[in-house]
Amino acid sequence: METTSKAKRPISGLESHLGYWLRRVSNAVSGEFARSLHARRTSVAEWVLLRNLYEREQATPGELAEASTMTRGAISKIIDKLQAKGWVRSRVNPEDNRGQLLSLTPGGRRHLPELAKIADQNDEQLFACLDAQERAALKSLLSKLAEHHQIREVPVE
Amino acid sequence: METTSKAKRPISGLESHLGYWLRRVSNAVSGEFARSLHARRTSVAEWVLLRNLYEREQATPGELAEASTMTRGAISKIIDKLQAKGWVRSRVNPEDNRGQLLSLTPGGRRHLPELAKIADQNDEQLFACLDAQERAALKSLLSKLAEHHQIREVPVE
DNA sequence: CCATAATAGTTGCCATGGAAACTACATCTA
DNA sequence: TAGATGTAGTTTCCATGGCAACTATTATGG
Repeated sequence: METTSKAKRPISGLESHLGYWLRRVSNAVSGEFARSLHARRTSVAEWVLLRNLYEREQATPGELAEASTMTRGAISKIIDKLQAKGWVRSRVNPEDNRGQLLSLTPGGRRHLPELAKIADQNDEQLFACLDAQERAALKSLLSKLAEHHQIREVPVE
Repeated sequence: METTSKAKRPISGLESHLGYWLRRVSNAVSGEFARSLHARRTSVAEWVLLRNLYEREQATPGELAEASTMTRGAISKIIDKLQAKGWVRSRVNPEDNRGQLLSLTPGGRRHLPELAKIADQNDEQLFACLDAQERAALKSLLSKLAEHHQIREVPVE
């Protein structure tokens, strides 16, 4: 009987919020992952884009922004870095000179397995304390949330 | 049979990583929360510190850093802002002139319920698509992870 | 006691990423 | 077809937060 009584405990515990736990754990996990990738001079965001490009074979910055929940501005900067590394190539869309078509270079493609291995190992290590069933449950819950939040582009009052 | 065969699919799907989902959902949730708090000129980090101070009645910056998984530098800056708003007061620890004792001002204390309400509403809204059981499961999984990662301050190679 | 080490907090520098202004091109309409 | 509108990306500015250097104080030990 200490959940949400109005008069007596108007301030609910910080730890009662799921968002708090989510943020906390996510920060720790992403931080750890970032540290691992850092040895290969790669950021988490770069990895996400590389991985997306590998899957799609070809993509526009806009599509990547859409897929990775980042702004176009951010994507633009990350693509710059990936091009500087020679991992990604960009050519103007022949059918629309405004747009670009991005793709992995052979060099970029060669690096993927190594990075993928780091990603796998890291995910494995970070979630090692959960058994298979727990992991499945977690993934399912997160997917559900992700799906929901994709749809609602909440204007908030 | 497409989980982790070595030779043929060395690149596992981005979405197969729990860390990916975690990061994605957490970003969305924290972002949404930040947007809500913004109307009261408050950041998520500030809210977390305020909430901690409310709970502890008195705390040092170091303790807050410990409790919130942020560095002392970051805490220092956030405390500055909270002091500028007149929500937090700091006095030198009489038993150790290096240290500070932080506490809420009456004004800061008065603001808490309003912010708490925003936090509650937001958490409620963001996790509305999960039923009670799902929320409990999510919280339990996240706590488990948080606990685990508190312990291991992994040096990583 | 003084010198050295440890501890608490602050600050400067840096990288990241969002928001919005801006450029360039395309499309639509009058 | 010129002008308005829309769209793709880029860039500038800003806030955040980590890291590491720095200051101030306290503890240690020779």
